[in-house]
Amino acid sequence: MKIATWNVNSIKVRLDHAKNWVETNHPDVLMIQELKGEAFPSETFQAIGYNAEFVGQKAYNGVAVLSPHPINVILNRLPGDDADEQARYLEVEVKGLRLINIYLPNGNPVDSEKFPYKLQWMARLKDRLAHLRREGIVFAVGGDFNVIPEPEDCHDPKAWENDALFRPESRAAFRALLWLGLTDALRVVNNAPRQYTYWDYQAGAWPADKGIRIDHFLLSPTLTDRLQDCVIDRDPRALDKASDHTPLVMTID
DNA sequence: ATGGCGAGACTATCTCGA
Repeated sequence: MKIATWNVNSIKVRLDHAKNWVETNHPDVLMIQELKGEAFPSETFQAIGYNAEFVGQKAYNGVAVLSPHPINVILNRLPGDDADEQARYLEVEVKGLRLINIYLPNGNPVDSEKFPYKLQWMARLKDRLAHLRREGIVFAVGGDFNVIPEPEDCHDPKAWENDALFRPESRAAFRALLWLGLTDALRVVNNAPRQYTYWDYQAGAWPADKGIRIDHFLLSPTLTDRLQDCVIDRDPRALDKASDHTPLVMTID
């Protein structure tokens, strides 16, 4: 079973890229983040044999799940704050497997209300995942975590040291997810440096390979045992009008 | 050494992202 995650930075602008990637790679599931609109072009994916579920909002955020298999929606918002209207969470079941697609808040600037919102969101995520662990549910959570877990996940840790993506509080909250018994899938199979999933549009970051690793899959224990492979597909980042993120792809037996 | 982007929205400069 091939499962992928990709922050497309506007599904409207990246529709051809996403459709072509699905047709080329035939994932069993694609988790998409940053739709940036209320609507989702389900017909385009229906035409190539994929079902779609999504949560959208005007201009910002938005997450979708695509699959050629039936998609059973379990939750379309992260529990723990009824006042939170941001479209960042979609929990589904596909082929009996629980899959959670997240677009975790960026959190910058750190002296604004956005940083505590990020940390509260991460605490709510931890509560939800702890609940799933207690229930014995086998799951993967994937998406744009907006967290650089370790210095080696970043081309220049010094340049990022006061950024919400790399602040000690953000990294500690990420480790708290791991302490639920979850595993960072990419690092099971690949400990090499420079395994980035995002490169800024500015300053020639892509040609210079000045990236960061912020898109992740975290797996519950029995799913980790079933992990066959996990790779970053850099090809879409090189396209014209590319997203600033590129897909992360894992294979489960 | 420095500056360097892109998308969406109350179409013209804003906010937001990372």
